[in-house]
Amino acid sequence: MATIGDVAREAGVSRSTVSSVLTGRKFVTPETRARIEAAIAKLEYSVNSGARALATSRTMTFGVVVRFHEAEFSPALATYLVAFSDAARARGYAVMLLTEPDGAEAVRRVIAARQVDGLILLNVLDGDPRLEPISRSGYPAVLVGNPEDPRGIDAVDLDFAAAANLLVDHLADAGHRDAMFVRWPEELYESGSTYATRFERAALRRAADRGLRLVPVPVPVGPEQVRATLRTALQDPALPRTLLIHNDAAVAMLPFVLGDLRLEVPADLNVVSLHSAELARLYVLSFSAVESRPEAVAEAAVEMLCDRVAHPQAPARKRLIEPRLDQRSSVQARP
Amino acid sequence: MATIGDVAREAGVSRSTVSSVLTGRKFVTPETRARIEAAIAKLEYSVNSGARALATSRTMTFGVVVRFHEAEFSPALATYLVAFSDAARARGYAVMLLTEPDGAEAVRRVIAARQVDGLILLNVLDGDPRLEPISRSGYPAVLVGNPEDPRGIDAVDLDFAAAANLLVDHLADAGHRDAMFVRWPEELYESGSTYATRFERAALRRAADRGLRLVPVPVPVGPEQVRATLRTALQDPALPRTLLIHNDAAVAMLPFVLGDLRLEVPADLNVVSLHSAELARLYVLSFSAVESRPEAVAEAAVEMLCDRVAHPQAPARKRLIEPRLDQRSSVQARP
DNA sequence: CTGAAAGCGCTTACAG
DNA sequence: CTGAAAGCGCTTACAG
Repeated sequence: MATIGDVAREAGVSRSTVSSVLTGRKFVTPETRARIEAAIAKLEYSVNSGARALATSRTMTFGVVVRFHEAEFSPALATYLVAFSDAARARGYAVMLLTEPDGAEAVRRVIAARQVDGLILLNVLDGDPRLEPISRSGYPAVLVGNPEDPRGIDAVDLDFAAAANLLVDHLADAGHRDAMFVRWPEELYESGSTYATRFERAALRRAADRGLRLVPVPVPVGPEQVRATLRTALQDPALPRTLLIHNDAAVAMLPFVLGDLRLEVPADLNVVSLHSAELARLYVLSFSAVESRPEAVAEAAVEMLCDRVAHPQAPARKRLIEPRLDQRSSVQARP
Repeated sequence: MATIGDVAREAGVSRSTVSSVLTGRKFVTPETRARIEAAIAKLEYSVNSGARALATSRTMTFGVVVRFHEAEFSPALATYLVAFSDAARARGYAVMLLTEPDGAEAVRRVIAARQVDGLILLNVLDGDPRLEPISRSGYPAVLVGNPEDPRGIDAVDLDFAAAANLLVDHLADAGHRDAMFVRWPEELYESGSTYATRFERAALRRAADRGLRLVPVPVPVGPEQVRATLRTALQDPALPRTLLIHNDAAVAMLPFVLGDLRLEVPADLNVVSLHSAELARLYVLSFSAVESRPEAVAEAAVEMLCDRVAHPQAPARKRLIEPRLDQRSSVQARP
């Protein structure tokens, strides 16, 4: 591989001058610049990213810290990861995947080794242990999630409260007076999951305001359990025939159960839900829904992280991505 | 941040000696080693990975080059990515995500910038343009896929031919004489997809050997199309009541269609399929199946890549991961 | 067994 | 506008 020295020799200039055209931080006369560019092309030279990183103390890499919760649903994860990578590349950054089960340890490790310029934390919980090493070191980071106490760290998330309001309003506007609230497994709320909790709170409050009675239906983990729970609920004559769903596993399983019970939407059952776009893309989910907009979240996170790298002392920010209602006539008007 | 110089000063030794204990490549007396380790702990020192990379010409990072085909199904992608990251970490490597649409360009870029020590190419096609820059540069790489001409590059994949044989045998052993072969969209075969083609060839050959008549049912892209195609096929009295499926989208949609048509497995319909474990985990898929074993593939790929980095001149290898049949009584014996 | 020196490939003040 | 020099934080022959 050619080095900057080879290019300098080929072009008959010093290494500093080559560096100047490489970084673009100094003026170089068009003639010498042309000679240097010719040499670069001839030698197929490309900056050694490690050497540049050492000289500039910038790795041009962001770490994405993945976190799983077995109650959650993973098809959307790939969409997020690709979206982060794409958004980062557009700004000159690469993305490193951090998947170890102990996320706090992963954070400590990459910060200590200076492996990345900043971190994106997926799926942040209230009391998330990954925040400690970040706030202690003051390392640039963005949380995807909306914890009560972000510990002075930037955060971005879908506005789950607004999403809940949209869905509740959609039902109330159509004249519905009650609905099942198909929820995540209880342990997800207890784990400090911020999106589950925020959606729930807003939904309950808005429903109270709008005179919509919500009957909670918690759905346990696991396909068989999801199916059984939905089936039981849909067969219960005491429960409303309208569903407000915040649980991707339940959304994905619902059509199976509809088939089991010979129910049609919206004739027999009205449904609205909040789910990942990935689900909508893969299945015939003709429910009015709020999608979770992974690309918009990723783009915002990367933008905030770049800002943070540029301005380490700026005050922490929180950004909420506006959800949009995607109407698909799964709700009928009630008199 | 502390540097190796700080540690040396604190321990009262030279930087070389600190480096010796860091790399573990030289003997250091237990006493000095202890002093150095104490200094490291006290200063919370950690090797700067960029500096080490520059000195050793090893980034300890692998690049994973993702490729999408719209006819394919992505829920399994996240499983693969996490599996690669976990397998790499176990061997001291980090994983960088390479997602740009032009994969060949991504490969060229990271090779030229020396950003990674090796590359893992996902979803390799026959005639895949990403192979060219790799075979030209001789960069360490492993293909996930099994192209006709791997261009001297190591490759690993599930043994799709063996998977086809398992499934055909499973039907033939149960006395079935004919089956629908629910396939990927035609454009996937034409695109050079190696797994689709290898499964198809083996299935056809084995079926001929075993006296099983296979009626091909190509399934187009898109949830609505998948559903409509399956529904039409299952309603056609001329078609067999036995399904051999190699198409994740069709597997995922099948229960919806069974519901539509009031069909039960195995009473009305017998089914075997090859699909990703992720699908099986998320849905109630009680079909006898061969799973695609992402973890085993990832582990093998990382192992091969580490070997390649250690022995750049060794002859190229190809590894096929043995599939396993997971029986779930979706097939009834025929007399 | 330990240390002084050179080098990895860049960038960046600082002179000129 | 261009170049010589120092430095980023390590590792690795090579002496001693």
